[in-house]
Amino acid sequence: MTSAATISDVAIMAGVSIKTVSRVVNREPNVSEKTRDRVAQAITQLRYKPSLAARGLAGGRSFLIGLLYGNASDSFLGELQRGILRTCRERHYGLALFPVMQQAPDMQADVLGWIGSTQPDGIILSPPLSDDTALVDALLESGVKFISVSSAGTGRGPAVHIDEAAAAQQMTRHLIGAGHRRLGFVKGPADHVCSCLRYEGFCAALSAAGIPFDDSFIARGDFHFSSGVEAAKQLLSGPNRPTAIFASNDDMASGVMHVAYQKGLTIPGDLAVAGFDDTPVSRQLWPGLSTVKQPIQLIGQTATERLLTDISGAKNENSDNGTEPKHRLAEREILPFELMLRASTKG
Amino acid sequence: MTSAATISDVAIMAGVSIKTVSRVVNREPNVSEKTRDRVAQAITQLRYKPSLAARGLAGGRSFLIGLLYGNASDSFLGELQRGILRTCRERHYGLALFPVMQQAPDMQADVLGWIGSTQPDGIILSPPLSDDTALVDALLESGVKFISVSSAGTGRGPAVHIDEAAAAQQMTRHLIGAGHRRLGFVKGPADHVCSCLRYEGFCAALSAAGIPFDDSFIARGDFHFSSGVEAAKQLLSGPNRPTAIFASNDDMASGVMHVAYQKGLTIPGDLAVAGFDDTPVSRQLWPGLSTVKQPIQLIGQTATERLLTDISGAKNENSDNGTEPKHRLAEREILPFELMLRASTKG
DNA sequence: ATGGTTATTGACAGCGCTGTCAATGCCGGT
DNA sequence: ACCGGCATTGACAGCGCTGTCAATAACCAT
Repeated sequence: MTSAATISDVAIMAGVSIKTVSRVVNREPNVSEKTRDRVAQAITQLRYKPSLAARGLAGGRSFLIGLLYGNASDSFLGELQRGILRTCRERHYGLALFPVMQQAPDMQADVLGWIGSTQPDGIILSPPLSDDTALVDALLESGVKFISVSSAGTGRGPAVHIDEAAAAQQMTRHLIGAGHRRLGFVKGPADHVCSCLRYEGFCAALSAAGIPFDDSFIARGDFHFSSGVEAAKQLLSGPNRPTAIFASNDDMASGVMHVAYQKGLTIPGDLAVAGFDDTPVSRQLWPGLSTVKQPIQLIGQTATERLLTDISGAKNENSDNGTEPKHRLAEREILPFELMLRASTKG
Repeated sequence: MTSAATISDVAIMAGVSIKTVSRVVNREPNVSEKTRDRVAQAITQLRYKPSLAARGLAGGRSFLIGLLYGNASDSFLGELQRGILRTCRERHYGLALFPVMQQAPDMQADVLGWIGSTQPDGIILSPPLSDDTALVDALLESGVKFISVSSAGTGRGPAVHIDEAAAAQQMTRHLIGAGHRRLGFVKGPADHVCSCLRYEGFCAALSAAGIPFDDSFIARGDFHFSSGVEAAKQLLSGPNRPTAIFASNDDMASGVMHVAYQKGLTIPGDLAVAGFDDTPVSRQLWPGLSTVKQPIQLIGQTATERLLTDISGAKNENSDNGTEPKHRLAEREILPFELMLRASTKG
């Protein structure tokens, strides 16, 4: 293996200056067809690949997007990464991961330190980090470009997400439409904005249908399977149990189903169960779990596109009149969700 | 937000040369206590973070590990990433992802191109890529350091994994021990080395127990849920159906359970089911799925450690006598697995 | 042909850091 | 006092690329 070709190798081979090669690589204008072809050919022959590090250092950009995430579920992160990477690949950007340990006291310093040394051109903030006001403020102040995905967040900074409340409301309406009047709900963790919104949607549907709100039908979970188990035990313990339970995510819903089976209840006969997220498990459970599908890949893709657009926008933002209003990202983009109705709610 | 501090800011503040700051940052020897302290203090005050790009360019290393993966399951990748990132963070390394599209014709060029521009200091190869002889050969030839995880691979290059065959054999023995004599098996895709090994383990246990091999009890899947469904339909169609089915992974096992329910079979009463991987779904299914747990995080951690050790080893490999044998990575490291026995196999 | 454009190209400085090597200071031994 | 030897430090030249700006070529209308 010979060491990789550098830009000057290409320049020599094509008989042009280094700068011209750079122009071709970066698709800059003002290079004649002939030269461009000659350079392109040299590039292919030498298998030249520009060094990200050098481009970054010289050009002041790293060609890296950073993904910050807390302890979200694997399937969520997997989908999100797929979406992000699709756009990244198109635009010749790389993705660097940074798992944030939210409980750590110096979490913010950690994050800012990582950003400082990695110098990603933009950051994608996945829930529940997007709900962390202090972190978002720190990012805002640091001047890094960022965007939140799948979370309405704290209202600061741009975001791409679905209308969680509407989705929850629609699913609840579906349950009500199936004849249920005693509806249980398993909330998510209080510090997730989305779990509040889902709860709001649930409540809105109840009141729209004129169903009185019953506090004993509400349990709190933390989005994990085991908390769904606990919640279900609580909800299904009394004599006057709900006939349907809507859990704020699929993992907790599967916990609910677990308990139902243990108690000998049939699904959906004795108990209808609905979840949220359309994780793979919702299809694999028996019976299939009705749930809300977020277009997570699309969210990731969209967020990345906006971020990259914003980045290259900022790059060419040096001269001209400063009079025209700064081209900030449109603050939020709402994507459509989809109800996945499966056997767990169909009598 | 003022622009980030550079090394020369620190040097000025501490009243030393740039090089000395560099020494402190890199923990090089031969810096007096006093100087070191003074520099350290300046670093903290200025919140100085060395730029990866610059370090990479100047030092010839990128401080980046690349993770190449095909279409593995989210939970597998999630766990793996967690393990890798744990070590990365300790060693101040970053992780860059590269999803390989295996079906693409120019896949190898893609990968090599990415490596060329990103210039990761090392590469982790996750299955099923580690089984791709052509790719592994290309990497070997390119001279990048790499290590395969969770796969015995093609025998070329270092790897960290469990003894898949032994694990499958042990699980099979467990089923036999529970009294089963008609054992079904759902194979994985043929091009995954691990699915072959799992199958071998299954066969080994059968013959060790003197159970005749019945070809009609063997079905082929592709590690996805739906293929488990198909396989189960096939295996459970005849009159003389197996009393236990061992699927080569959890997703297919959950497909098997799905079909069993559809046919009105009880688990484990009418049919015992076992899987492989201990994905979250194995706990969330009803009844809980017996499965084999690989210590995936540990595998990721271990692989990363070896890779980084190898990298820094190679860095100091310039002078000295070339007589002592090259310090190659010990080729493979076998980690222990664990049988997770749950209700799906317990009568 | 002449001046005025505009399209095309390259020389050069530097991005923030590390490796090399030379310079300095300090020690003990004679 | 003198020298070898080692610990400590800094000057300097790049790493591979991009931005700036000046130089040249090519073109147009007059």
